[in-house]
Parts: sequence; C-alpha cells; structure tokens
Amino acid sequence: MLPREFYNKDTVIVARNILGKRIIRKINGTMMTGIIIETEAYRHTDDPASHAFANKTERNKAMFEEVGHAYVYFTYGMHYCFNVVARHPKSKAGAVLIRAVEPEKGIKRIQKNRGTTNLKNLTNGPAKLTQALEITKDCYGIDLTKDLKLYIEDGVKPRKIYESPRIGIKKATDKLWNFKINVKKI
DNA sequence: GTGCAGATCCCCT
DNA sequence: GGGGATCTGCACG
Repeated sequence: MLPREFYNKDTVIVARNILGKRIIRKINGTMMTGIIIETEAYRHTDDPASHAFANKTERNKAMFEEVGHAYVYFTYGMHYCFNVVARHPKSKAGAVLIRAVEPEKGIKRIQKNRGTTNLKNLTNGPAKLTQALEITKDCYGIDLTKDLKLYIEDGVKPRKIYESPRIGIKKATDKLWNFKINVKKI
C-alpha cells in the first residue's frame, strides 16, 4: 500500500503522482484491480469548482480530514464518485478524483457489475469505476493506507502525462487539473 | 461520429 | 427548491 506520506503533498502533485498506481478492491474473496489512468485535482479556497470551496459540511468533511482516506460522494441522483484525500500540509482541504482506470483482475465480476462485456466501457468514467468496483457511500472515509478491502499500491511508471481542463464543471475552467496517461504506451 | 433527454436524490442555499 | 466533479439510449447522419 502507498504510505501516508504519498498523500501529504499538494493535491495537484498527488493527482499526477497517482497516475499508474493500482487500485485493489476485494469483495468476499474476489479481487478486482485496475491501473489509474485519469485523475482530477480539487483543492480548497483557491478552487471554486471544489466541493470544499464554500465550507466544511457533512458531505465534504472527509476532504478536511486525514489524507489517504476515501472521499466518496453521491451525485445526479444515482452515481457515486471516488476521491482520495490529499493536500499540502499547509492546506486545509483537498482531494483527487479518480476518473478512470484500466481494469486488470476480476474482469468477470466487473462486467457483471456494469452489465456489459465491452472492455472499453467498463471503468472509463468516475461513476462507471465506482459501479465496477462496488464503491459506495459505505466506503466513505476508509483509510486507503490500512484497509484490506480497498487500497492503492504502486503500479506502473507513466511515460507522458496529458493535462486538460477538468470535466463537467463550470467554474475555474482555466485550471489544467485533469491528468491522463495512455496505458497502451506505458 | 455528435447531441440531447431522461433518470433520480441528496445536499446545500 | 435548485442543481450537480454522470451515464445511457436514442436520434441523426
């Protein structure tokens, strides 16, 4: 598992560094894994697009708590999104949204969870990967440096990182805080 | 390939 | 009461 220190850096740095790492999810002895290939950084007072921008609330409190934990939120009435709490020690809030992974193990169960066998459509979106890996609000606040059912470990070394504006937001679109790698070219 | 409507509900104002 | 860090299916081309 990645140690606490990994997440104890600026959110944008962690969003880049976590590309190529491996998410491990275990349910009743079934293991599902995937390589992180797309992320976004959401910070605090300098980031109007962040859930943490306004204030600490019941929903976003994980973003203000210890780094290395999961921040899971529910949106659009039917989707969960999975974030990892990460921030510079001097910042009060921040998290990295995991937007896409490349599935490795447990493909059968992932296909069942997603209701499709199309490999390209399994985990290529933030709500798709939570559905695929069975991540729900029950995972809210999980310590990803200690938990045995959901954690992150070292994976592959990315070669080139692509930067873009973040997806689906209307504020702070000038920030290039969406990061991607091309897993085929690693 | 692009574009749009609908699903559906919790949280914050 | 409004809107959202989304996905799917259907239309059209």
